[in-house]
Amino acid sequence: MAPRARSPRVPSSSRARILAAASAEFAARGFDGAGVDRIARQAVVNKAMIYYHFASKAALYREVLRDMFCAAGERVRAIASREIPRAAKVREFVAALAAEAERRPHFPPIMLRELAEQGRHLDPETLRLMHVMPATLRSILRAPTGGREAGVPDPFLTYCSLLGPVMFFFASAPVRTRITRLGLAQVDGPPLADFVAYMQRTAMRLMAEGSGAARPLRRARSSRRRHAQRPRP
Amino acid sequence: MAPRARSPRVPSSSRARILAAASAEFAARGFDGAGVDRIARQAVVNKAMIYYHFASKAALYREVLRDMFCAAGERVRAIASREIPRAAKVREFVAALAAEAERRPHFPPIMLRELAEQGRHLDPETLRLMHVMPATLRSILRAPTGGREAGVPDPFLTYCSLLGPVMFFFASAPVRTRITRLGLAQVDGPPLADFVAYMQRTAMRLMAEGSGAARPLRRARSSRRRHAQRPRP
DNA sequence: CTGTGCTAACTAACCGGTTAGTTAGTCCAT
DNA sequence: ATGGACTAACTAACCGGTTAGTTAGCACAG
Repeated sequence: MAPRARSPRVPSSSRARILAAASAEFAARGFDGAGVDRIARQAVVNKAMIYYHFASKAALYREVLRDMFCAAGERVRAIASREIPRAAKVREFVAALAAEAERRPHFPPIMLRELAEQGRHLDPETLRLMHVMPATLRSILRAPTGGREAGVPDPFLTYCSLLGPVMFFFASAPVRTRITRLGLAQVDGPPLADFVAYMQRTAMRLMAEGSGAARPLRRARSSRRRHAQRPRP
Repeated sequence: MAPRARSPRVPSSSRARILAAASAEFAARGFDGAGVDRIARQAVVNKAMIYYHFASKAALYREVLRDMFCAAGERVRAIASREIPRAAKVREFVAALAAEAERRPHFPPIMLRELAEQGRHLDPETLRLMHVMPATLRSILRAPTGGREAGVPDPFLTYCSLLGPVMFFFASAPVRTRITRLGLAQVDGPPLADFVAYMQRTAMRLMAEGSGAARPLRRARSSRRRHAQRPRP
């Protein structure tokens, strides 16, 4: 009798709860800022339980990242393989980015943080997963279109122009809320549907390259060179 | 004689060195990841010296942020007040963002991180400084243009579409380098000048709104609602 | 009894911040 | 001029709280 809620012996829902809590914590605080104790409390789990399921904080983080990039990657790949015109694929691509960001609110902040972090926590495998999105967009843009749409826009720059705003829009929401609350300005932004529509129109405009491209827009590395040099070894 | 290098009594170059080291450290590791000891070592300064010049790690961080947003804010404000056509101002705005990111390589990562961090380290004053950029773009776009250029593009969405890619482009450089080095793909991106030219063309295209805007693209808050709920108070 | 799911309690290291003290210069009263 | 009061700039050593990670063991299903 008194059948305990959350019985043991079931193939452990705790693992899933840990992952969910971890993804929230990592998104909100970053890898270094995240506390394993806090994750445990949020998942209603003993800290040792985390180390029972995952080798380390870093391994847990990697798991969260891979889940995320896997989901996003598969989503866009599915679009690329559909039998629709190139322009439609690009529109779908944009919608997919936004939908993924909506469904997993932790995706944009974690992605932005990883960029800022210079990929310090990204092993090659995760890096590969992260690269699926731009690679897929590239394949969409480069695929033969049956004579139509002459100029192929630069895949990388197009990726920047689409992903950048989407990540920015979602990740900036909390800060914008604070700015609005402080009365500094009214920047809550449009509803999601309007934003997506706007980004899709933007994407279409970006594809209307044709002339104006001037240089090939490839090759050569920018002359930037800087960033923290180590104190000494 | 033997005039000591770095004599005391001079208004302390150490403060500047600390700020420089801190900005690099905060950009590379984030607020939580940054180590005061590491900043001290990098600035060739005793740790206590940091607490002599700054009240706390947080205060030091705020100083770094304010420097950055001040510089960027003044730069774009200068553009807004020039006597040139609206389109030229927007092009200059884009160039200014890129130039600022180039001159202060720590700016993009810190900005992205602060967004991801939900502005946890941003006091109202810093938030205000951060808001100067979008507010200025808005004033540029909304200003009377002498009859020309009928449709005013949405200032906030335009800001997303410009700042997003620029931050993304700069902040992603180290990760892209890693991807390229790993042989996953060739994503070093175009030289800076080409990128700026591309973004300026993009900006021009975004301003050619006119039709297609459908809805007003304002008001109403998106139905998103999620994010970490506290464990309990 | 055995292995799986789980936990309380612990440890070792790290890190933000402090403290008590030194050095080298300025200012000024005599 | 000079010596003493004062201060900015700087340092070594330390402290206490936090945190990633460990351990030893309990409970129960099969």
